[in-house]
Parts: sequence; structure tokens; C-alpha cells
Amino acid sequence: MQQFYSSGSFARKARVSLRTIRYYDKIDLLKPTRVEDNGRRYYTDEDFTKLQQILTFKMLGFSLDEIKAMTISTPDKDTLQKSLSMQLSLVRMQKSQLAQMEQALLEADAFLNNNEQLDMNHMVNLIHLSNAQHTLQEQYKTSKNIDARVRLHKECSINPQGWFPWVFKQCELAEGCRVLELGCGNGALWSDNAPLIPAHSHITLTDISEGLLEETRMKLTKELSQVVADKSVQLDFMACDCQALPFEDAQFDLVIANHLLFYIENREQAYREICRVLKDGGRFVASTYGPKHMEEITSLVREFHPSITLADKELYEIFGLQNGADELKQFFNKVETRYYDDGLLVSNPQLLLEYILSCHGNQNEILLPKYQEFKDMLTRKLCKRPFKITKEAGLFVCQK
Amino acid sequence: MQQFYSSGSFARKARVSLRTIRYYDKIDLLKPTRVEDNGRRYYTDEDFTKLQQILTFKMLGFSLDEIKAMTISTPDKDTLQKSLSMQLSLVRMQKSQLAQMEQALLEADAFLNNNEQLDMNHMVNLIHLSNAQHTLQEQYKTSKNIDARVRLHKECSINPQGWFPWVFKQCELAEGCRVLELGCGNGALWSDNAPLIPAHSHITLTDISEGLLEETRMKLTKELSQVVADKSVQLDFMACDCQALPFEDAQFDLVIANHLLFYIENREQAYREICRVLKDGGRFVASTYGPKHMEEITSLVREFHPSITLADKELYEIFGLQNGADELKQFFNKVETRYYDDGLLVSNPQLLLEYILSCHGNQNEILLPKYQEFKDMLTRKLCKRPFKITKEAGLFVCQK
DNA sequence: TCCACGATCACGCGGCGTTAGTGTTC
DNA sequence: TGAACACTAACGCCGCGTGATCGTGG
Repeated sequence: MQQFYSSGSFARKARVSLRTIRYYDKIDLLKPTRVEDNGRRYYTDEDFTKLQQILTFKMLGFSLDEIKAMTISTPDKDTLQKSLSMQLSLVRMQKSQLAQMEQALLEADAFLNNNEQLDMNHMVNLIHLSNAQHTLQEQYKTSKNIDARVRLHKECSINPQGWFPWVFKQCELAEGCRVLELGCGNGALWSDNAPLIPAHSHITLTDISEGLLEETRMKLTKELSQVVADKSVQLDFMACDCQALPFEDAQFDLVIANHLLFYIENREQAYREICRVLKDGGRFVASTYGPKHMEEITSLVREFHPSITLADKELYEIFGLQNGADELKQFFNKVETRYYDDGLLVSNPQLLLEYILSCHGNQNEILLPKYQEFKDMLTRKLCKRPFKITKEAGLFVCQK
Repeated sequence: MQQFYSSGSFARKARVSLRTIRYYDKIDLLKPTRVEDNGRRYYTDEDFTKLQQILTFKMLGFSLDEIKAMTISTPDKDTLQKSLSMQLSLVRMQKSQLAQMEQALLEADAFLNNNEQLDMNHMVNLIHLSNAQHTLQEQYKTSKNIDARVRLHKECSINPQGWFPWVFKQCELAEGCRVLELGCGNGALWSDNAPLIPAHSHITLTDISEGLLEETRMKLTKELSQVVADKSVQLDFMACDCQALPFEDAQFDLVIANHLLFYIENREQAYREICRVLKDGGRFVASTYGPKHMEEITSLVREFHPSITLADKELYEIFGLQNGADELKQFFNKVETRYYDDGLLVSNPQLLLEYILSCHGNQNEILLPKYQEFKDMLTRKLCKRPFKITKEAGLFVCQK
């Protein structure tokens, strides 16, 4: 009962070039359902739904490689619906971007009408907006990745407290304290602990990514509006590099760097800067992983294929729980190491799969072509009993 | 008082890469205001406005070459405003496209929710929509070109009647006639002559471009709604190639091909098809140019640079007023040639310039680098007395 | 004296368009 | 017996990213 289309009629129906169809076959993005011995390709209606996803994501600016990772699973009804809702949210984001452009263009036009002098800020703003669609995708991808990681931890952690509350507790904030967080990311440390933020505290959040910081600013000012008002807490945001802090000396009681230092090229410079902006007796809290963190996942994927690495460089080797104290002691008087007691019990293969695919190593090159096979293996592993994963995370508390 | 930016600070401010800035310099898309002897580039605020246009048009999907043609003139306040309004309309078109996508995605999702079976038409529709942004630009460009040509003729013609009313008159439509127009374009023949369309006539418009036809359909059904209702005129639309007409034999009293035949590869095949669908005694009206049409413009640009040609092949050589009758006589009984008496008197250099730039020859490669020089030459030519341009257009009336 | 910044090649990549030449099917 | 269609292979284009290497100003 299946109706087959030849490559030509398939391409015509979809109004894409034949070359494109062949190319998508060659790069394993869209394989024909059937290939005859003479090499002729035959496609079905199912391939249309695949092509639809591909083209829509392409329109939204993703590269074919990225699309390959996004559309790897065969489209059953469920994944199709997920994909559609993802497309929908992306289309809406694009639309709102265009609406911003429209607004800015209208403003610039009105400005030109009223005023002889034209304002460069308008122009620069427009320039940034027209470049924004690229940033938008980057953000979407990273936020999707972060999402996958957060979900695994949230849904499978043994310790019910959670990482951010634990870190917050270690910080021991006092009333009226002045705090600087470096690499704030999405600001989870503060949104997760909103009720615990002491009165009159002055919190400065920094990140090196302007776009991310802007998003975080919008999110936090919304979510913390109560606290800010009730306890007269002050929130500041500043995009900067922690190797060159734009703050005066001896400003802060506490500096926090949550899972950040392994990304910094010149850590000594960063320590110097942190010391500079800390008051005498102020504290520096720096969290990181240990060598055993998530080691079972690494073994698991290595079992499937031995040459997979989930991270280009092991972050804990650069700055980890086992070696971080040494270098910190050169800059701070007292350095105390504290471990966070937790582990994961994973029974949902999909969660684990998405976590693995969100890693920054070479896993996708190897796993995506054997997606189904790998998924089946995970499912088999997890169906009998939950999979136990070690967490080894913690932080250093340093005193100036 | 001018503030200069180095290439690096310019790029940082605009958040584009330095490489991009250098590349735009190399391809003559955005030249720095000043270049020092050591090769260093220096940019000003004016260059920001240029860059804004470039990036916005790029976001909207135009190629850098196209953008070069669009942003060639130095941005005084007037051209800047024009450019902004152009950007605005394009942004709005994109937005509406995205809105359509959103709609279609929602529908598909709802469909999936209610119904087990998913409809391929939805998918194919989505596919076409995601490809549409490309078509959109094409349409925008051709419509801009057509616009430039129409404006020149409308504003500078000596004969006040106008081309389309004249053609319409030659067609001698009767009540209840069945008419087929091949290559209807934007349907100007009918919108320009709406009050003259006889009652009960049945008009079928075709074009080979589906997108253009769809647009024309929307436009005409709006503009002719009165006539259609009052005189019970019937309008049909059909995307097809005139070398293979999807109509039965002996259907039409009249077939019209306005400035179309020179584009047809196999004209004999087209004539056969036209004869086939014409009733006995039915007529075929085919318009075209003659060799002298607009010849002064060709001389003018050749005067500026002798190797410019405004059309890749001269259309009238393929099928023109001077040679068309011969081939028509092989298929029709009577062939009568009628000339349209008109000419242009141009005093506005801008109109003429835009007309020339909208031609399909090699003029842009040569003229755009010397844009200002050419514009000055045109201005000088036209300031003393209007520039006279011959029109040699007309049509053949053939009887089956 | 350094070093951050700027400049010029030169190569490469992604996503196809475009011949060129060769079957295969209606 | 074409002609319409399908296939592979190979090269090319655009819009930069990415070094490599070499000045130069502050």
C-alpha cells in the first residue's frame, strides 16, 4: 500500500532541487526508504515528514550537521509532535526578533523624520539585531543542552537538597553583604535560593557572554522582584572577563565562581583579580568536579565504542577537586575543601541519552550514525535496575 | 570633528568579525572612509549606517552582490529613508511568512492530536513554506525591477492612452467571450481596463510562475470584485507552460500573449497548442517590440562604456515586430501587424537610472563601480532638455 | 622594550549549482 | 528509437573562519 516516489518526483513535489535530495542522501541526512540495485532512490510519505523537519530547521538557520543530530530518530507520532513544538517555539522566537527589527526600523525612521541628526545608537542597535538570529540559535542550542543536563540531575539525584541550595549554604551570606558571582550562567544560584537571600545584600552577577547575561538579567529581575522589593536587595549585572574585573579594589565580602575556573586560560591572573576586589578577610568560593564525577557514563559509552570521549579535555584535570587546593593556596590564606554528597539513579534511558548527546566531546560523530543501536543498548541496560552514577562535586572555601 | 574608528573597534562595536569587515572592503561592498599609507583602515559613523543596511539585507537573505547593487549610493538622508522603508517592508513580508509557518505548524499539531493519520498535504505545505523565503526575495527583486520600468513608462510617455488600454482595445472583446491570457504577469491588462471588461466574459489567466500567479490572483480578485459581481465575469487562474496547455480543444475565442513569445523556447509547439485551444475563427493577439525600441538608451550606455549590453540577447531578434509575422503566417490564416504610437520624454535622471539598472544585461558589473560618475553623466544629459526615447511596440492579430 | 593591534596572503569548509558523461525506462 | 529520467564524479562559487607571518603604534 506504500506509495513510492522517484527522486525526481519527490524533489518536484517538495520544490527542492534534485541535487539537494541527492546531497542529503550522501551526507546521510535523508536516506531514501528504498534503493534499487541500479542505484535508483525511492522515497515515501514518511520521508516527506523528515524533509519537512530538515527544511524548517534549515530555514531557522541551523546547519545540516546540527539538523542531523536533531532529526536522527525515525519519526513516530510522539517525536514528530515534539519536533513540531520545537519548530513552533523557534519560529516564534524568530518572529519576535523580526518584530524587534520592525520596531527599531520604525523608530529610526521616525527619528529621521523629526530630527536632522541621526543617532548612531539606533544604527548600532539595528546592526546587533540583524546579527541576532545567529546568537539566537547558539543560545537555543546551549539552553537545550543545559536543559538536558539539568533534567537528568533534577529527576535522578539521590540527595534531595540539590546542588544550588548546597552551594548557597556554603556561602553563608550575611545581611548587607556584597557578593560577586563570576560566570553566573542562567543565575540558578539565586533563583533557586530566592527566599534565603539576606536583606540589604548587594549581588553583582557577571558572565562573559553578553547575550546570556541579558537573558539572565531579564529572568532574574522578574523572578526576584519580590525579594528585591521586600528585602531591598540590589542586583547588578555586568558582562566581563574574570581575568580583568571592572571593579575597584576591596569591594566584595564574597566572590563565587561556580564551575567556572577550568574554563579560564590564565587562572593566576584571575586569582589576582579576585583577591584585588575582595575585602581583607573576604572569602572566595570556587566549585568544581572531581575525577570520579560521572565516570560510569564514560565507561558506558566506551563500552559501546572505545574511542568516544565526552569532553575534549577533562575539565577536572585543569582545575578539579583533587588539584585545585594547591594552586589556590598560593593566593589565599586558608583553603578548605568541601564535598557534596550525591549520586544519580537513572532509570529513564531517554534522559540519559539526551545527556550524553549534549556533551562536548566527539560522541555525536560516533553515536549518531548508530543512534538506534545505542538507544537500544541503553534501554536494555536500564530496564532491569536503575543505573547508578557517581557524582563527585564540591567546592573550595578560601579566605583572603 | 569626525570620529574615526579603527577596523578592530569598528568590528567590535558592530559585533561582526574583523575578517568580515576586511572582506567587505576587498569586494568593494563597504570601503573605509580613510585608508592610511600603512594600509590601516579607518571608519566613521556614516560607515555604520552603511553596515546596518548591509547586515539587514543580509539577514533578509540577499547575496552580497545584490546588496552591493542596493546600497551603492552614498547614504544621504533621503536614500537612507528609502532604504529603511524598503527594509521595513521586507521585514514585514518575512514576518508574515513566519506567521504562516506558525499557523501551519499549529494546524499540523492539532491534526496530530485529533487524528491518528497525519495528512501529507500539511507536510508538503510546510515544506513549501519553509522554502518560500527564497522565492520571496526573487519576487521582491523582480517586482522592484518591474516597478522601475513601469514608472518610467507611466511618467514619461507621450501617448496618454497607455499600453494596456491600447492592447485591450485591439482585442475587441465581446460579451460572453472566452479569453485566455498567456504569461499574465501581474495582470495589469485586466486591472487597467476593469470597467471595459464585457459582461459574462470568461477570462483565464496563466503564467509559468506559480508564486507570481498566486499574487496576481489575490490582487485581481480584490480589484475586480466589483466587475466580477456586477457583470458576472468569471476569472480563472492556472499555472502552466504555454507549450503544453492544460485545456481542451477549441475552448477560446481569443488568446493573448503580451510580450511573452520571445521567452518561449519552442515557439512552434506553442503555436500548435494555441491553435488547438482556439475555436475556429478565434483570434490570437501577440505583442512584442521592434528593433528601434528604446535604442537611445542603448546608445546612451554605450557612450559611457562601449561593451555594455542591456539584454543578454536582443528579444526582438527572437520574436519582434519585424520578423514575427513570418512565423505566425505558417500557423494562422490572417496576420495583421499594428503599431503602438508612442515615445518617451525623460527629464528625471533617477527614473532613467533605475530603469537601466533593472535591465538584464551586463550593465551592473560595469556601471555600479562607476555609479556616481554615470549618474552625473545622466544628470548632465537631462538637465538641459528632456531626453527623447523611441518606443517601437505593437502586436499581431492572427485569425485561425 | 614589549605587545596588542593591524595587515596580507593562503587554505578550507558548508551547501549546494553546474556541467559532463553514462545507463535505464517508457 | 528517441527522449525523458536517473546516476556518479568532479569542479566551482559564496561568505566567510582560521591560521601563518609580518609590520607598527602607543
